[in-house]
Amino acid sequence: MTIELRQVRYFVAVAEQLSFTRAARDLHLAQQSLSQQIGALERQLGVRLFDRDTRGTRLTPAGAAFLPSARDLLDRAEAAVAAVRRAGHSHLELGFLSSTANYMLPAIVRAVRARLPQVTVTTHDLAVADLVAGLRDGRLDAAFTRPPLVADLVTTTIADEPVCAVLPAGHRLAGRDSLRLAELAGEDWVLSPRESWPPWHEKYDRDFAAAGFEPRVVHRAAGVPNLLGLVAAGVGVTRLARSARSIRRSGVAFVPLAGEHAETVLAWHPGRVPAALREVVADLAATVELTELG
Amino acid sequence: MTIELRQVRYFVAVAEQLSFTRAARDLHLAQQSLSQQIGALERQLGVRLFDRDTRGTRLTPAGAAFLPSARDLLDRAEAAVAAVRRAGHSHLELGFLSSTANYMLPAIVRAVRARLPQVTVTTHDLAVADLVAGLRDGRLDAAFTRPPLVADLVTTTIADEPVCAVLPAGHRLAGRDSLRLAELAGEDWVLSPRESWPPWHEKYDRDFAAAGFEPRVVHRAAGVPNLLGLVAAGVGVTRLARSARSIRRSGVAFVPLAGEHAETVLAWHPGRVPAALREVVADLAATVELTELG
DNA sequence: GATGGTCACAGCCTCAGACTGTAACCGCCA
DNA sequence: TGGCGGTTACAGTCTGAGGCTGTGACCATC
Repeated sequence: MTIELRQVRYFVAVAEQLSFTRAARDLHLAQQSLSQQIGALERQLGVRLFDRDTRGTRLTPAGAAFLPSARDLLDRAEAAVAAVRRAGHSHLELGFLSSTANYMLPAIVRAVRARLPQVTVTTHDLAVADLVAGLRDGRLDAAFTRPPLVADLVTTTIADEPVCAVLPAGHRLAGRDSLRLAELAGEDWVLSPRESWPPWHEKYDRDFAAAGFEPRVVHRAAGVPNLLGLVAAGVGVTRLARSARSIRRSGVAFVPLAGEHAETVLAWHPGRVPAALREVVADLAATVELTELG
Repeated sequence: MTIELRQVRYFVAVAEQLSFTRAARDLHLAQQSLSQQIGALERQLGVRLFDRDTRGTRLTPAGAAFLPSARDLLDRAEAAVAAVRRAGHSHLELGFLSSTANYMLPAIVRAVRARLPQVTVTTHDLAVADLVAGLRDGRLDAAFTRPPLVADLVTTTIADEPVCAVLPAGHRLAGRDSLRLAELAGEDWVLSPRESWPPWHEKYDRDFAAAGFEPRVVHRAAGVPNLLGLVAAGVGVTRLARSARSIRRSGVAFVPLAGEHAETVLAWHPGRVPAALREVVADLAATVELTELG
């Protein structure tokens, strides 16, 4: 039975700090746990690595001899992990929900190219059902989309933005700073087809029920551009994330709905974690308001 | 959080066998456990290392890229462990119970010098109480002695031999092939002082009680040579491990006591495991009947 | 269709790693 | 000399990971 890298990491931390207390702090674990772990390592090796007393901690000659090898092991392990991750992600297939692609895709691709220059990327502008299918069957490595999705995919929220009522320009409520959903109870509505992604429509049902009305849907159309066109033509109103205004600005007014917001998520299959991509996207999302691009 | 060497070992085993089933067998674990562990590693790395189906297992390009690094990590870890063990045991302080030193010490020292040439050894011929104290306070790395010792030291049995009644030459029972302890109920006895090592004497008490008598101790002397001298002088009988006959052969007769045996143990402090020495001694004990030396 | 082989999922159990609490010891200071 | 602050180690407890067994899904062969 050989040693584990966790033990090596603990040893190196103590060796560098010459203190169990300070090393434990650096390692984010209790001093007592670190003491136990080092003691176990010494028994396992049959070698005392540290001399210690109430005055402090010193490396033994054997401990001092071990330290360079220990550091080398940790460095090589880290390098090997980085290398295999690069090797594993020489290519990424990314799917974007059509309604997010217009503004988010360029920023994501630029960031990936900058941070992961060895990775090539293919992007796909897809409907949500196709994104889910692609993640499940492995054709996509990750997808940028909106929840709710399905239970067997993993998601992390990368942006959050207001949800807006989208009204025809000139609508009597178009000049309001914000609206409540219930104020649109008497309007004609245009929504996407229910079968395009039932989980979303189940959520819409709950939202409308909470607002106390069932929307009078006069037309259904797939895709945000089509919905915006219908609103501009005065066929009805709809409800979209604010970033959708980057798709069409003429003939429509976006008025925030109080208390409502929409998440954008990065989704992936639990068996294929795109670790490097997650990091890049998390960093980008932390520095740029993604929904304001476009 | 980086990977662990255990995971690397599992990966290398599967990569070499191109079979989870065969690799699990080599690793002495269940195929299902190995499958779970490799799956977890892949998720942790965010990289698929193997393609597998019901026909078999193949390395992915990323897995193939990882393999040399993985092997290198394992090799270096093993070398680092070996090196620190050598560094940690450049010198061994070994204690021998006086009654075992005469026959066992040379063989032990020869084996250590052969197998651990980089190790220097200092030997000490001591009474049991001094051996225990030396192990406890760190002056001794290991000791060869007899149980029972104390609960806070670790022991492993390295030899087992018959216990003999030691009778004056010419004693009416000296020609017997074996004796039962109870047959010596009427004899005068010579034993070591109780305070020399109480745990032994407590065991002696139990033994005599089981034999149904309390020995008539007419003289006490410390050390096996002194006891043998007293027996040879006809002062009384005693009981010793058979190997003691190498100390003195004239004037005394060793007759095995049926059903009684004595262990020789290697003892050490749990905080200072002499791993390499254990190995050497275990191998020696497996090939040589230590108690027959002398 | 039965059989044998592969790998993966599910449920369960044990124990290792982590926690908190506290003891023992030492140096410093009033 | 006692109190205080600092160190590391021991003890008891708890949770989750690693391993087990059982079995499913799939494929190739006969």
